[in-house]
Amino acid sequence: MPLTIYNTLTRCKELFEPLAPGKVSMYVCGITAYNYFHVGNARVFIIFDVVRRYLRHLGYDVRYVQNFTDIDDKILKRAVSEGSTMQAVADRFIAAYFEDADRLNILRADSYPRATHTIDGIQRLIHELEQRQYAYAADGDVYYSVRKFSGYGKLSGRKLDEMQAGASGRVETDEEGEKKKDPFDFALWKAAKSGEPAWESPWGKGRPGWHIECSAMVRQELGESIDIHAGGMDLQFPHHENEIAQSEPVTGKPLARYWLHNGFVNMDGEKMSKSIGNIRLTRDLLKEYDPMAFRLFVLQAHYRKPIDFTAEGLEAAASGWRTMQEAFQYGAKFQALPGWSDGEALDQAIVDRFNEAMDDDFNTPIALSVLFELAKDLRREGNQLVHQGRLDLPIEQLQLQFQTFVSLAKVLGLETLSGKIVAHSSMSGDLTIGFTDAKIEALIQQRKEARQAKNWAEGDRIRDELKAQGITLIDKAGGVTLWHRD
RNA sequence: GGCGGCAUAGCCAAGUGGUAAGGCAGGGGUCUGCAAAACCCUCACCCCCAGUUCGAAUCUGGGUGCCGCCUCCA
Repeated sequence: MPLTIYNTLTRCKELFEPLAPGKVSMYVCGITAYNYFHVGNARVFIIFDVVRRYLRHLGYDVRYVQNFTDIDDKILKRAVSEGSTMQAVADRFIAAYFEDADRLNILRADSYPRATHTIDGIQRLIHELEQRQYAYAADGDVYYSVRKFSGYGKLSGRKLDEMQAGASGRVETDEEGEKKKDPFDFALWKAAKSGEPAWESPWGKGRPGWHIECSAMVRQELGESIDIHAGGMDLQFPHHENEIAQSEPVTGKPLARYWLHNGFVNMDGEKMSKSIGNIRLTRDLLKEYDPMAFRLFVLQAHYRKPIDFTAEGLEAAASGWRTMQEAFQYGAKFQALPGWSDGEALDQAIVDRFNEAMDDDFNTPIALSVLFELAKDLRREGNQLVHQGRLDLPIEQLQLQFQTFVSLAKVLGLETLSGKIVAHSSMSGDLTIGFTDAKIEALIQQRKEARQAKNWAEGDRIRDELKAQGITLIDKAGGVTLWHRD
Protein backbone atom coordinates (compact mmCIF):
# COMPACT_ATOMS: atom_id res chain seq x y z
CA MET A 1 0.00 0.00 0.00
CA PRO A 2 1.39 3.39 -0.88
CA LEU A 3 1.78 6.20 1.64
CA THR A 4 -1.35 8.15 2.42
CA ILE A 5 -1.36 11.31 4.49
CA TYR A 6 -4.18 13.23 6.12
CA ASN A 7 -4.15 16.67 4.57
CA THR A 8 -5.67 19.44 6.67
CA LEU A 9 -6.33 21.39 3.49
CA THR A 10 -8.72 18.80 2.09
CA ARG A 11 -9.69 17.06 5.32
CA CYS A 12 -9.00 13.72 3.69
CA LYS A 13 -6.34 11.09 3.63
CA GLU A 14 -4.61 11.47 0.30
CA LEU A 15 -2.11 9.47 -1.66
CA PHE A 16 1.29 11.06 -1.18
CA GLU A 17 2.84 12.20 -4.43
CA PRO A 18 5.67 14.71 -4.21
CA LEU A 19 6.12 17.46 -6.76
CA ALA A 20 9.36 16.00 -7.99
CA PRO A 21 9.61 12.22 -8.12
CA GLY A 22 11.79 10.85 -5.37
CA LYS A 23 12.24 14.18 -3.63
CA VAL A 24 10.36 15.77 -0.77
CA SER A 25 10.55 19.34 0.46
CA MET A 26 9.36 19.82 4.01
CA TYR A 27 8.99 22.84 6.26
CA VAL A 28 8.21 22.68 9.96
CA CYS A 29 7.47 25.73 12.06
CA GLY A 30 10.10 25.85 14.77
CA ILE A 31 10.46 27.71 18.03
CA THR A 32 10.28 31.32 18.96
CA ALA A 33 13.54 31.66 20.84
CA TYR A 34 12.42 33.23 24.11
CA ASN A 35 12.64 30.18 26.36
CA TYR A 36 13.59 26.51 26.49
CA PHE A 37 11.09 24.57 24.46
CA HIS A 38 8.28 22.74 26.23
CA VAL A 39 6.99 19.21 25.87
CA GLY A 40 4.32 20.35 23.41
CA ASN A 41 7.02 21.70 21.13
CA ALA A 42 8.90 18.48 21.65
CA ARG A 43 5.95 16.48 20.36
CA VAL A 44 6.00 18.48 17.13
CA PHE A 45 9.70 17.93 16.63
CA ILE A 46 9.53 14.23 17.43
CA ILE A 47 6.56 13.57 15.19
CA PHE A 48 7.87 15.34 12.16
CA ASP A 49 11.30 13.89 12.76
CA VAL A 50 9.62 10.50 12.42
CA VAL A 51 7.76 11.62 9.30
CA ARG A 52 11.05 12.67 7.82
CA ARG A 53 12.81 9.47 8.85
CA TYR A 54 10.01 7.38 7.37
CA LEU A 55 10.10 9.25 4.07
CA ARG A 56 13.82 8.57 3.96
CA HIS A 57 13.15 4.93 4.79
CA LEU A 58 10.88 4.82 1.75
CA GLY A 59 13.77 6.09 -0.33
CA TYR A 60 12.86 9.74 -0.69
CA ASP A 61 15.50 12.42 -0.74
CA VAL A 62 14.08 14.77 1.88
CA ARG A 63 15.04 18.40 2.28
CA TYR A 64 13.91 19.44 5.75
CA VAL A 65 13.78 23.05 6.87
CA GLN A 66 12.85 24.33 10.32
CA ASN A 67 12.92 27.98 11.19
CA PHE A 68 13.87 29.93 14.28
CA THR A 69 11.79 32.98 15.02
CA ASP A 70 14.31 35.35 16.51
CA ILE A 71 12.34 38.57 16.52
CA ASP A 72 9.21 38.73 18.59
CA ASP A 73 7.62 40.60 21.46
CA LYS A 74 8.30 37.78 23.89
CA ILE A 75 12.00 37.75 23.06
CA LEU A 76 12.17 41.51 23.42
CA LYS A 77 10.40 41.36 26.72
CA ARG A 78 12.87 38.84 28.03
CA ALA A 79 15.81 40.83 26.71
CA VAL A 80 14.57 43.92 28.52
CA SER A 81 13.99 42.09 31.77
CA GLU A 82 17.45 40.56 31.62
CA GLY A 83 19.13 43.76 30.51
CA SER A 84 20.25 41.88 27.45
CA THR A 85 19.65 42.14 23.73
CA MET A 86 17.17 40.35 21.56
CA GLN A 87 19.92 38.67 19.65
CA ALA A 88 21.69 37.47 22.77
CA VAL A 89 18.47 35.96 24.11
CA ALA A 90 17.65 34.32 20.80
CA ASP A 91 21.15 32.93 20.39
CA ARG A 92 21.05 31.45 23.85
CA PHE A 93 17.77 29.62 23.36
CA ILE A 94 18.67 28.48 19.89
CA ALA A 95 21.78 26.86 21.35
CA ALA A 96 19.59 25.31 24.04
CA TYR A 97 17.23 24.03 21.35
CA PHE A 98 20.03 22.01 19.82
CA GLU A 99 21.09 20.56 23.15
CA ASP A 100 17.58 19.36 23.98
CA ALA A 101 16.66 18.26 20.47
CA ASP A 102 19.86 16.26 20.15
CA ARG A 103 19.07 14.41 23.35
CA LEU A 104 15.67 13.52 21.92
CA ASN A 105 17.52 12.11 18.92
CA ILE A 106 15.89 14.57 16.54
CA LEU A 107 17.85 14.70 13.32
CA ARG A 108 19.32 18.04 12.36
CA ALA A 109 17.41 19.92 9.71
CA ASP A 110 19.09 20.71 6.42
CA SER A 111 18.65 24.38 7.14
CA TYR A 112 17.57 26.59 10.03
CA PRO A 113 16.61 29.97 8.60
CA ARG A 114 16.16 32.86 11.01
CA ALA A 115 13.76 35.73 10.60
CA THR A 116 16.45 38.34 11.13
CA HIS A 117 18.50 36.79 8.34
CA THR A 118 15.58 36.92 5.94
CA ILE A 119 14.68 40.58 6.11
CA ASP A 120 15.37 41.16 2.40
CA GLY A 121 13.12 38.31 1.37
CA ILE A 122 10.43 39.51 3.74
CA GLN A 123 10.52 43.04 2.38
CA ARG A 124 10.48 41.81 -1.19
CA LEU A 125 7.42 39.69 -0.49
CA ILE A 126 5.60 42.56 1.20
CA HIS A 127 6.47 44.78 -1.73
CA GLU A 128 5.04 42.26 -4.17
CA LEU A 129 1.86 41.98 -2.13
CA GLU A 130 1.58 45.74 -2.13
CA GLN A 131 2.00 45.87 -5.90
CA ARG A 132 -0.80 43.39 -6.29
CA GLN A 133 -2.87 45.37 -3.81
CA TYR A 134 -3.05 42.64 -1.25
CA ALA A 135 -1.31 44.92 1.20
CA TYR A 136 -1.62 48.51 2.24
CA ALA A 137 0.61 50.82 4.23
CA ALA A 138 -0.84 52.71 7.14
CA ASP A 139 1.25 55.07 9.18
CA GLY A 140 4.46 53.05 9.08
CA ASP A 141 2.68 49.70 9.37
CA VAL A 142 1.78 47.48 6.47
CA TYR A 143 -1.31 45.28 6.64
CA TYR A 144 -2.56 42.37 4.63
CA SER A 145 -5.97 42.92 3.14
CA VAL A 146 -7.74 39.71 3.98
CA ARG A 147 -10.87 40.40 1.93
CA LYS A 148 -8.77 40.58 -1.22
CA PHE A 149 -7.83 36.93 -1.07
CA SER A 150 -10.71 34.74 -2.08
CA GLY A 151 -9.02 31.66 -0.73
CA TYR A 152 -8.79 33.05 2.78
CA GLY A 153 -10.02 30.44 5.26
CA LYS A 154 -9.56 27.43 3.01
CA LEU A 155 -7.04 25.75 5.28
CA SER A 156 -8.85 26.15 8.56
CA GLY A 157 -12.29 25.72 7.03
CA ARG A 158 -13.80 29.01 8.09
CA LYS A 159 -15.38 31.96 6.43
CA LEU A 160 -14.61 35.53 7.37
CA ASP A 161 -18.23 36.48 7.81
CA GLU A 162 -18.94 33.60 10.14
CA MET A 163 -15.90 34.33 12.21
CA GLN A 164 -16.79 37.94 12.57
CA ALA A 165 -20.30 37.11 13.61
CA GLY A 166 -19.23 34.97 16.49
CA ALA A 167 -15.73 35.98 17.45
CA SER A 168 -15.86 35.87 21.19
CA GLY A 169 -13.78 37.99 23.46
CA ARG A 170 -12.22 39.72 20.51
CA VAL A 171 -11.06 43.18 21.36
CA GLU A 172 -10.14 45.56 18.60
CA THR A 173 -9.75 48.78 20.47
CA ASP A 174 -6.00 49.18 20.33
CA GLU A 175 -4.39 51.61 17.98
CA GLU A 176 -3.43 48.83 15.60
CA GLY A 177 -7.08 47.99 15.23
CA GLU A 178 -7.83 51.51 14.19
CA LYS A 179 -5.32 51.43 11.35
CA LYS A 180 -6.77 48.28 9.85
CA LYS A 181 -9.40 48.45 7.16
CA ASP A 182 -10.83 45.19 8.36
CA PRO A 183 -10.47 43.65 11.81
CA PHE A 184 -9.10 40.44 10.30
CA ASP A 185 -6.33 42.19 8.43
CA PHE A 186 -2.98 41.41 9.97
CA ALA A 187 0.39 43.13 10.13
CA LEU A 188 3.07 42.34 7.59
CA TRP A 189 5.37 45.08 8.79
CA LYS A 190 5.26 46.99 12.04
CA ALA A 191 6.61 50.48 12.52
CA ALA A 192 9.51 50.66 14.95
CA LYS A 193 8.87 51.59 18.53
CA SER A 194 11.63 53.38 20.35
CA GLY A 195 14.30 51.11 21.74
CA GLU A 196 13.30 48.12 19.65
CA PRO A 197 15.45 46.60 16.94
CA ALA A 198 14.40 47.91 13.56
CA TRP A 199 15.34 47.66 9.93
CA GLU A 200 15.16 50.29 7.21
CA SER A 201 12.37 49.72 4.75
CA PRO A 202 10.33 51.49 2.07
CA TRP A 203 7.68 52.01 4.76
CA GLY A 204 10.06 53.47 7.30
CA LYS A 205 12.02 51.81 10.09
CA GLY A 206 10.32 48.77 11.46
CA ARG A 207 10.25 45.03 11.80
CA PRO A 208 8.40 42.09 10.25
CA GLY A 209 4.94 41.03 11.39
CA TRP A 210 4.15 37.67 12.89
CA HIS A 211 3.44 35.47 9.88
CA ILE A 212 5.36 36.92 6.97
CA GLU A 213 8.70 35.41 7.99
CA CYS A 214 7.58 31.86 7.33
CA SER A 215 6.24 32.73 3.88
CA ALA A 216 9.54 34.36 3.03
CA MET A 217 11.69 31.62 4.50
CA VAL A 218 9.80 28.83 2.77
CA ARG A 219 10.21 30.61 -0.53
CA GLN A 220 13.88 31.31 0.04
CA GLU A 221 14.81 27.88 1.30
CA LEU A 222 12.53 25.55 -0.62
CA GLY A 223 10.88 27.45 -3.44
CA GLU A 224 7.42 28.71 -4.26
CA SER A 225 5.62 25.43 -3.80
CA ILE A 226 6.62 22.70 -1.36
CA ASP A 227 5.44 19.21 -0.54
CA ILE A 228 4.83 19.24 3.20
CA HIS A 229 4.21 22.09 5.59
CA ALA A 230 3.73 21.08 9.21
CA GLY A 231 3.20 22.31 12.75
CA GLY A 232 0.95 22.16 15.76
CA MET A 233 -2.84 22.24 15.53
CA ASP A 234 -3.13 25.82 16.67
CA LEU A 235 -0.94 27.04 13.84
CA GLN A 236 -3.69 26.11 11.42
CA PHE A 237 -5.34 29.41 12.16
CA PRO A 238 -4.24 32.06 11.84
CA HIS A 239 -0.57 31.34 11.21
CA HIS A 240 -0.73 28.88 8.34
CA GLU A 241 -3.85 30.44 6.90
CA ASN A 242 -1.97 33.72 6.74
CA GLU A 243 1.08 32.10 5.22
CA ILE A 244 -1.07 30.85 2.38
CA ALA A 245 -2.62 34.28 1.95
CA GLN A 246 0.78 35.91 1.81
CA SER A 247 2.36 33.48 -0.60
CA GLU A 248 -0.19 32.27 -3.09
CA PRO A 249 -1.33 35.61 -4.58
CA VAL A 250 2.32 36.38 -5.36
CA THR A 251 3.45 33.02 -6.71
CA GLY A 252 0.20 31.85 -8.18
CA LYS A 253 1.02 28.39 -6.86
CA PRO A 254 -0.11 26.37 -3.87
CA LEU A 255 2.25 27.08 -1.00
CA ALA A 256 2.22 23.45 0.07
CA ARG A 257 0.61 20.29 -1.22
CA TYR A 258 0.17 18.62 2.14
CA TRP A 259 -0.53 20.40 5.41
CA LEU A 260 0.03 18.30 8.53
CA HIS A 261 -0.97 19.30 12.03
CA ASN A 262 -0.42 17.39 15.24
CA GLY A 263 -2.58 17.32 18.35
CA PHE A 264 -1.71 19.01 21.61
CA VAL A 265 -0.08 17.76 24.75
CA ASN A 266 -2.35 18.33 27.73
CA MET A 267 -1.16 18.35 31.30
CA ASP A 268 -3.22 16.06 33.52
CA GLY A 269 -6.28 16.74 31.39
CA GLU A 270 -5.78 20.48 31.21
CA LYS A 271 -4.45 22.52 28.37
CA MET A 272 -0.87 23.55 28.89
CA SER A 273 -0.78 27.30 29.12
CA LYS A 274 1.09 30.12 30.73
CA SER A 275 -1.95 31.37 32.56
CA ILE A 276 -2.51 28.03 34.27
CA GLY A 277 1.20 27.85 34.89
CA ASN A 278 1.54 24.22 33.87
CA ILE A 279 4.13 24.59 31.16
CA ARG A 280 6.50 21.67 31.27
CA LEU A 281 9.90 22.31 29.75
CA THR A 282 11.52 19.46 27.87
CA ARG A 283 14.81 20.25 29.55
CA ASP A 284 13.27 19.62 32.97
CA LEU A 285 11.50 16.48 31.85
CA LEU A 286 14.77 14.99 30.67
CA LYS A 287 16.20 15.32 34.16
CA GLU A 288 13.70 12.67 35.23
CA TYR A 289 13.10 10.52 32.19
CA ASP A 290 15.14 8.89 29.51
CA PRO A 291 14.69 10.86 26.28
CA MET A 292 13.76 7.65 24.50
CA ALA A 293 11.02 6.96 27.05
CA PHE A 294 9.50 10.30 26.15
CA ARG A 295 9.83 9.55 22.46
CA LEU A 296 8.01 6.30 23.05
CA PHE A 297 5.35 8.11 25.05
CA VAL A 298 4.73 10.48 22.15
CA LEU A 299 4.71 7.79 19.48
CA GLN A 300 2.32 5.50 21.33
CA ALA A 301 -0.53 7.78 20.35
CA HIS A 302 -1.50 8.80 16.85
CA TYR A 303 -0.02 12.19 16.02
CA ARG A 304 -3.31 13.92 15.25
CA LYS A 305 -4.89 13.08 18.59
CA PRO A 306 -4.31 14.96 21.79
CA ILE A 307 -2.20 13.21 24.39
CA ASP A 308 -2.44 13.65 28.10
CA PHE A 309 0.83 14.13 29.90
CA THR A 310 0.67 12.30 33.23
CA ALA A 311 3.24 10.81 35.56
CA GLU A 312 1.56 7.44 35.16
CA GLY A 313 1.77 7.63 31.39
CA LEU A 314 5.41 8.58 31.47
CA GLU A 315 6.20 5.74 33.86
CA ALA A 316 4.44 3.27 31.61
CA ALA A 317 6.43 4.51 28.65
CA ALA A 318 9.64 4.28 30.65
CA SER A 319 8.85 0.64 31.44
CA GLY A 320 8.13 0.00 27.80
CA TRP A 321 11.41 1.53 26.81
CA ARG A 322 13.21 -0.72 29.30
CA THR A 323 11.77 -3.69 27.45
CA MET A 324 13.16 -2.36 24.20
CA GLN A 325 16.51 -1.55 25.76
CA GLU A 326 16.85 -5.14 26.88
CA ALA A 327 16.22 -6.25 23.33
CA PHE A 328 18.94 -3.91 22.12
CA GLN A 329 21.36 -5.12 24.77
CA TYR A 330 20.80 -8.80 24.11
CA GLY A 331 21.76 -8.15 20.52
CA ALA A 332 25.35 -7.75 21.64
CA LYS A 333 25.21 -11.14 23.35
CA PHE A 334 23.77 -12.82 20.29
CA GLN A 335 26.42 -11.30 18.07
CA ALA A 336 29.10 -13.13 20.00
CA LEU A 337 27.50 -16.52 19.36
CA PRO A 338 28.65 -18.86 16.64
CA GLY A 339 26.35 -18.78 13.66
CA TRP A 340 25.98 -14.99 13.62
CA SER A 341 26.90 -13.96 10.11
CA ASP A 342 28.01 -10.77 8.45
CA GLY A 343 24.76 -10.25 6.61
CA GLU A 344 22.39 -7.38 7.28
CA ALA A 345 19.26 -8.97 5.93
CA LEU A 346 15.86 -7.98 7.33
CA ASP A 347 12.69 -9.96 7.82
CA GLN A 348 10.70 -8.58 4.93
CA ALA A 349 7.33 -9.77 6.21
CA ILE A 350 7.83 -7.73 9.37
CA VAL A 351 9.12 -4.72 7.47
CA ASP A 352 5.98 -4.92 5.36
CA ARG A 353 3.75 -4.89 8.42
CA PHE A 354 5.62 -1.90 9.78
CA ASN A 355 5.38 -0.06 6.49
CA GLU A 356 1.72 -0.81 6.14
CA ALA A 357 1.07 0.86 9.48
CA MET A 358 3.21 3.87 8.69
CA ASP A 359 1.73 4.21 5.22
CA ASP A 360 -1.62 4.80 6.85
CA ASP A 361 -1.03 8.39 7.89
CA PHE A 362 1.94 7.49 10.07
CA ASN A 363 0.20 5.11 12.43
CA THR A 364 3.04 4.87 14.91
CA PRO A 365 1.04 3.01 17.60
CA ILE A 366 0.69 0.04 15.27
CA ALA A 367 4.25 0.37 14.06
CA LEU A 368 5.32 0.21 17.69
CA SER A 369 3.27 -2.90 18.30
CA VAL A 370 5.33 -4.59 15.60
CA LEU A 371 8.51 -3.47 17.34
CA PHE A 372 7.27 -4.69 20.70
CA GLU A 373 6.56 -8.12 19.31
CA LEU A 374 10.15 -8.30 18.07
CA ALA A 375 11.55 -6.86 21.27
CA LYS A 376 9.69 -9.32 23.46
CA ASP A 377 10.86 -12.26 21.38
CA LEU A 378 14.42 -11.05 21.51
CA ARG A 379 14.22 -10.44 25.22
CA ARG A 380 12.78 -13.86 25.90
CA GLU A 381 15.53 -15.52 23.90
CA GLY A 382 18.13 -13.36 25.61
CA ASN A 383 16.80 -14.34 29.01
CA GLN A 384 16.72 -17.92 27.92
CA LEU A 385 20.39 -17.62 27.03
CA VAL A 386 21.36 -15.95 30.29
CA HIS A 387 19.27 -18.18 32.54
CA GLN A 388 19.32 -21.51 30.78
CA GLY A 389 22.38 -21.13 28.64
CA ARG A 390 20.52 -22.01 25.50
CA LEU A 391 18.35 -20.59 22.76
CA ASP A 392 15.01 -21.84 21.51
CA LEU A 393 15.24 -20.22 18.13
CA PRO A 394 17.98 -20.70 15.55
CA ILE A 395 20.62 -17.99 15.70
CA GLU A 396 19.98 -17.14 12.05
CA GLN A 397 16.41 -16.27 12.86
CA LEU A 398 17.41 -14.21 15.89
CA GLN A 399 19.87 -12.29 13.79
CA LEU A 400 17.18 -11.53 11.27
CA GLN A 401 14.80 -10.41 14.00
CA PHE A 402 17.39 -8.34 15.78
CA GLN A 403 18.50 -6.57 12.64
CA THR A 404 14.92 -5.89 11.70
CA PHE A 405 14.20 -4.58 15.17
CA VAL A 406 17.17 -2.20 15.19
CA SER A 407 16.49 -1.03 11.68
CA LEU A 408 12.80 -0.28 12.22
CA ALA A 409 13.33 1.22 15.66
CA LYS A 410 15.72 3.64 14.03
CA VAL A 411 13.01 4.74 11.62
CA LEU A 412 11.12 5.87 14.72
CA GLY A 413 14.28 7.42 16.12
CA LEU A 414 14.44 4.89 18.95
CA GLU A 415 18.07 4.04 19.54
CA THR A 416 20.32 3.23 22.43
CA LEU A 417 22.98 5.87 22.34
CA SER A 418 26.05 3.63 22.31
CA GLY A 419 26.28 2.61 25.92
CA LYS A 420 25.82 6.10 27.37
CA ILE A 421 22.61 5.12 29.09
CA VAL A 422 24.25 2.15 30.75
CA ALA A 423 27.20 4.24 31.93
CA HIS A 424 24.90 6.82 33.48
CA SER A 425 22.74 4.31 35.25
CA SER A 426 25.53 2.66 37.22
CA MET A 427 25.91 5.11 40.06
CA SER A 428 28.76 3.23 41.70
CA GLY A 429 30.92 2.85 38.66
CA ASP A 430 34.21 2.85 40.56
CA LEU A 431 33.19 0.07 42.86
CA THR A 432 31.88 -2.03 40.03
CA ILE A 433 35.31 -1.98 38.50
CA GLY A 434 36.71 -3.28 41.77
CA PHE A 435 34.66 -6.45 41.51
CA THR A 436 36.48 -8.58 39.03
CA ASP A 437 34.92 -11.67 37.60
CA ALA A 438 37.24 -13.75 39.76
CA LYS A 439 36.11 -11.98 42.91
CA ILE A 440 32.50 -12.46 41.99
CA GLU A 441 33.06 -16.13 41.35
CA ALA A 442 34.81 -16.44 44.70
CA LEU A 443 31.92 -14.77 46.52
CA ILE A 444 29.46 -17.02 44.79
CA GLN A 445 31.49 -20.02 45.92
CA GLN A 446 31.45 -18.72 49.52
CA ARG A 447 27.72 -18.27 49.30
CA LYS A 448 27.29 -21.76 47.93
CA GLU A 449 29.16 -23.21 50.88
CA ALA A 450 27.15 -21.12 53.31
CA ARG A 451 23.93 -22.30 51.74
CA GLN A 452 25.00 -25.91 51.81
CA ALA A 453 25.54 -25.42 55.53
CA LYS A 454 22.04 -23.90 55.62
CA ASN A 455 23.55 -20.63 56.77
CA TRP A 456 20.91 -18.64 54.91
CA ALA A 457 21.81 -15.35 56.58
CA GLU A 458 25.36 -15.47 55.28
CA GLY A 459 24.17 -16.56 51.87
CA ASP A 460 21.73 -13.68 51.65
CA ARG A 461 24.34 -11.24 52.89
CA ILE A 462 26.65 -12.16 50.04
CA ARG A 463 23.78 -11.93 47.59
CA ASP A 464 22.95 -8.46 48.87
CA GLU A 465 26.57 -7.40 48.73
CA LEU A 466 26.78 -8.38 45.09
CA LYS A 467 23.44 -6.80 44.34
CA ALA A 468 24.77 -3.54 45.71
CA GLN A 469 27.49 -3.74 43.10
CA GLY A 470 24.98 -4.21 40.33
CA ILE A 471 25.47 -7.94 40.09
CA THR A 472 22.40 -10.12 40.02
CA LEU A 473 22.50 -13.78 40.94
CA ILE A 474 20.30 -16.39 39.40
CA ASP A 475 19.93 -19.56 41.38
CA LYS A 476 19.10 -22.55 39.30
CA ALA A 477 18.09 -26.03 40.16
CA GLY A 478 20.99 -28.28 41.17
CA GLY A 479 22.83 -25.62 43.12
CA VAL A 480 24.17 -23.84 40.06
CA THR A 481 24.29 -20.05 40.33
CA LEU A 482 24.55 -17.82 37.28
CA TRP A 483 25.23 -14.11 37.51
CA HIS A 484 25.21 -11.02 35.35
CA ARG A 485 25.89 -7.34 35.68
CA ASP A 486 22.81 -5.17 35.45
C1' G B 1 -22.38 32.27 18.42
C1' G B 2 -19.35 29.64 14.30
C1' C B 3 -16.19 25.40 13.08
C1' G B 4 -13.98 20.80 14.47
C1' G B 5 -12.50 16.53 17.41
C1' C B 6 -13.06 12.64 20.94
C1' A B 7 -15.83 8.72 24.08
C1' U B 8 -12.72 0.99 23.48
C1' A B 9 -10.13 -3.24 29.83
C1' G B 10 -7.35 -0.46 36.21
C1' C B 11 -4.25 3.27 32.99
C1' C B 12 -2.51 4.42 27.84
C1' A B 13 -3.93 3.13 22.93
C1' A B 14 -4.92 0.72 17.70
C1' G B 15 -8.99 -1.08 15.07
C1' U B 16 -14.11 2.26 10.71
C1' G B 17 -19.12 -3.86 8.54
C1' G B 18 -17.41 -10.26 9.93
C1' U B 19 -16.93 -11.29 15.40
C1' A B 20 -11.67 -6.74 19.94
C1' A B 21 -3.51 -5.17 18.01
C1' G B 22 0.15 -3.49 21.29
C1' G B 23 2.20 -1.17 25.86
C1' C B 24 1.92 -0.44 31.26
C1' A B 25 -0.18 -2.40 35.57
C1' G B 26 -2.80 -6.81 37.78
C1' G B 27 -4.03 -12.14 38.79
C1' G B 28 -2.71 -17.54 38.76
C1' G B 29 1.15 -21.15 38.12
C1' U B 30 6.36 -23.39 37.60
C1' C B 31 11.09 -22.85 39.90
C1' U B 32 13.43 -21.39 45.00
C1' G B 33 15.48 -22.45 51.83
C1' C B 34 13.30 -17.57 51.09
C1' A B 35 13.72 -14.07 47.43
C1' A B 36 15.00 -12.15 42.82
C1' A B 37 15.20 -13.18 37.86
C1' A B 38 13.11 -16.09 34.23
C1' C B 39 9.36 -18.95 31.87
C1' C B 40 4.01 -20.45 31.10
C1' C B 41 -1.16 -19.14 31.51
C1' U B 42 -4.72 -15.30 32.30
C1' C B 43 -7.48 -10.32 32.16
C1' A B 44 -12.93 -5.92 27.52
C1' C B 45 -18.49 -7.65 23.89
C1' C B 46 -16.24 -1.27 22.71
C1' C B 47 -20.86 5.92 26.74
C1' C B 48 -26.63 5.39 26.26
C1' C B 49 -31.18 4.67 23.13
C1' A B 50 -33.35 3.55 18.44
C1' G B 51 -32.54 2.02 13.41
C1' U B 52 -30.03 -0.26 8.78
C1' U B 53 -27.82 -5.25 7.95
C1' C B 54 -27.39 -12.30 7.70
C1' G B 55 -23.86 -9.70 10.77
C1' A B 56 -21.82 -3.18 13.84
C1' A B 57 -17.06 -1.09 18.40
C1' U B 58 -17.22 0.02 13.23
C1' C B 59 -22.99 2.77 9.11
C1' U B 60 -27.62 6.20 10.15
C1' G B 61 -30.65 9.20 13.60
C1' G B 62 -31.20 10.95 18.57
C1' G B 63 -29.09 11.66 23.47
C1' U B 64 -25.21 12.31 27.25
C1' G B 65 -20.27 13.59 28.54
C1' C B 66 -15.32 15.59 27.59
C1' C B 67 -12.01 18.62 24.64
C1' G B 68 -9.88 21.94 20.93
C1' C B 69 -9.78 26.24 17.42
C1' C B 70 -12.03 31.08 16.39
C1' U B 71 -6.77 35.53 20.67
C1' C B 72 0.39 35.42 21.19
C1' C B 73 0.40 30.08 21.87
C1' A B 74 3.20 23.64 19.26
